[in-house]
Amino acid sequence: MPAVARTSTEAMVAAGRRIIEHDGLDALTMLAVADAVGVRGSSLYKRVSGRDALVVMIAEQVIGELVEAVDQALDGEDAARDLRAFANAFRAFAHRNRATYPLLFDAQAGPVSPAVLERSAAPVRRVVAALAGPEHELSAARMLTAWAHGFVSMELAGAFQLGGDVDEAWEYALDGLITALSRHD
Amino acid sequence: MPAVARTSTEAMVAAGRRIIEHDGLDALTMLAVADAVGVRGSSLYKRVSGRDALVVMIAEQVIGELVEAVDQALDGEDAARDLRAFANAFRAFAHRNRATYPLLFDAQAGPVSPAVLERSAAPVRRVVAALAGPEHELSAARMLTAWAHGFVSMELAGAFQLGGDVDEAWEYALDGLITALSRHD
DNA sequence: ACCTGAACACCGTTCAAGT
DNA sequence: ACCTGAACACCGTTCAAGT
Repeated sequence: MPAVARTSTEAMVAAGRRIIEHDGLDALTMLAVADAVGVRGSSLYKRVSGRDALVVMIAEQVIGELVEAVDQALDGEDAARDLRAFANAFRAFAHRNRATYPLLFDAQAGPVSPAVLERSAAPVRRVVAALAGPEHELSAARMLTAWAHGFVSMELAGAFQLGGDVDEAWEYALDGLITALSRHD
Repeated sequence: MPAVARTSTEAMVAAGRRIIEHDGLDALTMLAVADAVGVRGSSLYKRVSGRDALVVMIAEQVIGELVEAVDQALDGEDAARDLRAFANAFRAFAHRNRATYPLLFDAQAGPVSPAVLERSAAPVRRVVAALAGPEHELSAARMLTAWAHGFVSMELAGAFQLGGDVDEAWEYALDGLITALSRHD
């Protein structure tokens, strides 16, 4: 009648994330996760409703860390400096999580929960508010996030292959964004 | 000894694309494609090496059409007008191809061929060259593409859910980009 | 209350055999 | 030269049976 819990949801999320990062999303099979946490495949369904749900949980954990990373990069003193710091921390995080980053805004994986979405929007809005002013805060935040996400996802997908210096393109755009967001028109 | 070809690679690509657009990427099974083109599953492997290869072929066809769409939106007269036209054609195309667009810069699906990549870069470079000048052409093209791709992919993924007017954010960023790319510094 | 083995439906892919 | 049926390995998921 008793029962011994031999694994946990956190262990499954951690294992799944490790598998994706090491061998790619296709390698994330329920059996591979079960093996990694030391349980049989069918036992996983006590904790998650299925593979898709597990992927979403992994994505939400990664988002959480991304928000933390960009948040710590800000100091609230110089708006332009903070925008650079935000973008650079964003990009560095994506590079440190090459395989899981693409899950974050993946239409296929389904959207993350609104709560997570809202928390993740906070630091971006803070960064741009000082530059663009409150009336353009949301639009400016969307401009910055769209560019940063687009850039790193194209970069990670290998879409920048026509030569040139990718870092230079990053800096060029960063300068341009500061100019653009400082308009106050 | 003879042989009758009962289908074609183009028919398979078209069927696959239809399946993705109607029922999502997961619904693209080799059997579903075979059914759609009127052949048995095992026959598909005469024409494509596997499911992954078929997805890449679909992605390349979609990219080709995207390039054509943005190309036709340009008139070469007014640089700022062309940038707007480019971006709006880009976004409209993505909305018309909600399910297949996410394949384009998908790290998972693997990169499209360098040849396709080069052809697709041409119109963007043309658009920004007039504004940003030749020395910043590549960086400016990357800024514009990154933003446009990031914006529409986040939009399609349902990432813009914190209220506000998404169209307004699009226009705001478009204005900002024109400002930023016109610097000539 | 959690774990297990067995089972099911469904994949992608291969290949010998047909015409 | 292309098509087919059968087979293989491998999925995700369910569920009755164990402890």
